[in-house]
Amino acid sequence: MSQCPCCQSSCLHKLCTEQIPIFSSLDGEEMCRLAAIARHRQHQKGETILSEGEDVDALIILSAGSAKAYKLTPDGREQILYVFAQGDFFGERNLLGGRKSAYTVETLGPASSCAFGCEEFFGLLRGNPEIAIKVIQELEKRMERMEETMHTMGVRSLDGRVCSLLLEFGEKYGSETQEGTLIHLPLSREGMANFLGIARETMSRKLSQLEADGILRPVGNKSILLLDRPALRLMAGKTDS
Amino acid sequence: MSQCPCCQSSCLHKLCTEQIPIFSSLDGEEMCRLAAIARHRQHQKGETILSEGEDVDALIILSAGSAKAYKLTPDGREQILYVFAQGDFFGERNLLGGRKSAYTVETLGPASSCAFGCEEFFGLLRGNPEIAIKVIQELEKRMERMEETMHTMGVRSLDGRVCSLLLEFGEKYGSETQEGTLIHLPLSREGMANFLGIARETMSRKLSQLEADGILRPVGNKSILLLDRPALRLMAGKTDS
DNA sequence: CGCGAGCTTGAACATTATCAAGGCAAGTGG
DNA sequence: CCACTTGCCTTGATAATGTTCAAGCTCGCG
Repeated sequence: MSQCPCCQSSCLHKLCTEQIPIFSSLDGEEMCRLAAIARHRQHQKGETILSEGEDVDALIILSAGSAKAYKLTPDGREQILYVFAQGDFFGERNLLGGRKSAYTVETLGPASSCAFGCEEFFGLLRGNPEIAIKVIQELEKRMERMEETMHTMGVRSLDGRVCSLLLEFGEKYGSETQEGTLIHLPLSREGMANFLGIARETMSRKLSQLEADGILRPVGNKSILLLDRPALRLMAGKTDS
Repeated sequence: MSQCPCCQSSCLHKLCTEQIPIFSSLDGEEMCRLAAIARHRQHQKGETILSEGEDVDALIILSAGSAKAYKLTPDGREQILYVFAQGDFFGERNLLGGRKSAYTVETLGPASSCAFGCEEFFGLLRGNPEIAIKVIQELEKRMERMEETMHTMGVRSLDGRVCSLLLEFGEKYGSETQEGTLIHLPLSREGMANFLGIARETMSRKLSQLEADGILRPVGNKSILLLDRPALRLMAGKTDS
């Protein structure tokens, strides 16, 4: 790999292509060539990578860090659609359809991204059906995530929605400890509220209530320890009383 | 086209491939070959084409009619995720990921479908990158629809959500008349309520209220005449009072 | 250590779900 | 052709739930 023509010094940008599922079928050299044509950027916390309505002719991949994607609701709130993690991509819509971005993407912490121009990516797809299939698979995964989210949002009781969210975060951002699952939250209380489409205060109240029930324990403001997963499941699921 | 080997008698099933965007790059003969390997089915109203959790190894295309896709919520309600129209496809997830269906698809009226087995479709993708690109584009469209839906569902005021839904239906199922836009509703009141995740009664009330405001007029139970689109837009958007 | 952003809590208010009782319309069978 | 029946829709009253506004608190950062 170190003999690759594009990275004689440090192979910095290969990181971005290597860790991305949609390019996993490429061999080392192709990956390197690809990385060479990408535009790499570093981001600070709270930086906007892409704005709703903006014209973008690139596919952007989050090579490190996390970000939220949201649309503004008429009343000025942020409706969060996705929480992106390393390896997720976006902006591809514009690339294929020539349309404008449907949402804003803002980093949740330090992050880095790499972007591929329209032509490059298009050529890549035509030449490598395998990549196209990978892209389809990734899109399917994302759709499934979103369907799951919609399902969650359709639940009438807010308790149910909150619990579902916690379980979901637990799977993605949680680590097992002796006491339970420790979640390092990607979103603030306000962010979570915006994800579920509820008021920030309500989110606080629900969490307090869950703490009172002994189901979880906040650890600082950015983490939560899930003490009783089964009870959470129950509330997310069968119980709507 | 009539010289195509597969349809010497009536070219019935070619209808299905010809009207489907993802196959639009194929020429007549390819299309015909494709149609020949598809499994064609007719459906009555209320028939279940696909069940949540079911194993399906096929891509199913709705060649005529409409259908709803839903998941059951823990409390037994149907959370509708999509309303499919002619040309929409589903089941592809299982095909690529080997996973189970995430939702149930049920026809809303008489309909017909055609299904392609896993291998056939896979081969098709590998051989025709254009089809893969078309599939990606279609998936992107669907994602955009869903993002729009989530955006709608995130709106706090129900009035806003109801109005958004009506506008959306207006674009898809409406026809312009002298008095306004006449929508032939694909869903019942209950269906619409399930789409928005609210109670059937609430849906009724909201519609009555909109009628009282002179914004719309129900025509029978299955159609609605939108009299004042601008007012609807306002309620869907800026007004949350 | 002090400041500010973000979080929590309380109380009044607004909205929606739920339960219950009809109503309307389409389809069925006499 | 009419009465009947069934499914779906509407409306009302009440209880449950969430929002909003306002105040005070805590954590985390400089």
